[in-house]
Amino acid sequence: MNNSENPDLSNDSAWRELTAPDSDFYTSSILSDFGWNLHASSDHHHPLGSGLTQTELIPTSSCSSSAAAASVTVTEVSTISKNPSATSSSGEDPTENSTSQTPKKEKKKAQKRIRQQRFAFMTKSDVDNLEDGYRWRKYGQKAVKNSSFPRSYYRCTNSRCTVKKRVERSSEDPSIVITTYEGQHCHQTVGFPRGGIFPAHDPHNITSHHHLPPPLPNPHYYQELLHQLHRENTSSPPLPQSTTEDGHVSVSSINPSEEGLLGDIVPYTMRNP
DNA sequence: CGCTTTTGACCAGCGC
DNA sequence: GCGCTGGTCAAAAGCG
Repeated sequence: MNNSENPDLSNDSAWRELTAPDSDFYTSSILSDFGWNLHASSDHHHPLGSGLTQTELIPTSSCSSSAAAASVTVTEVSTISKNPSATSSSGEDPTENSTSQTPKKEKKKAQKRIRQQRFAFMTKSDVDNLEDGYRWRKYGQKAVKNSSFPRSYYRCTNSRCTVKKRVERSSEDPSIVITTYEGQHCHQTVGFPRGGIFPAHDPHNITSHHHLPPPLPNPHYYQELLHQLHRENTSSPPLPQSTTEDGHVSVSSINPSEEGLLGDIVPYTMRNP
């Protein structure tokens, strides 16, 4: 994959593989832990089909533009404040700030606002718009430079929720969907009214524990997430390495006690206050 | 009828 | 300053 096409994933950083064969599990785990319930259970139970094959957790702070990943990837993208005067609590849609006499230009000016924390998920899937438990309204689509696939822009349909997401396909591997979430939901999921239902007995479905959006992601939250992944990973027979059907090899070396992935996400000093 | 999607236009930011 | 690109708006069309 050419990450230079996606500014969010193009930083000079090392891609670290976190995982393991059971990607669906991690996909659900990671997304739900960030307040998202990705509908990504096992192949026969969800509309994503059998596309999900592998999972990765990638800290943008140390990403590289190297290897492509046939999998699900989670990337903390950025936390950029473009408007110092703005606050997260006032991060409403700019149109709400406009007055009745406000022309388009004024709206555009008001548009300068905080860019909230973003997370990018790379998901190998045939479905562009992955079901994540929330309802989205598409508000734009743009052709992306160096990519033959357009990028779609979605907003949460909840009027008080400012969360947005962008969905695009990797130009190098069209089977990979890059979903970038920005912001945090201020409400619970709406379930899967359009047909997606988690089987209650699905052993991979752990999202039921995470109906409430988590607090704003922070280093401690990453730590908890990774510890959780580690626990789940070690509760079953060891899976130090796996090879997916399409030849991608995933080596898991999750050890929260050592430098590694965690070190990329959470500075040592923050992990050991 | 209400909501969602489509799509062209507009604007801001950035690099040169 | 200029051109390019990403992000957003908003009217029109589509859909259930």
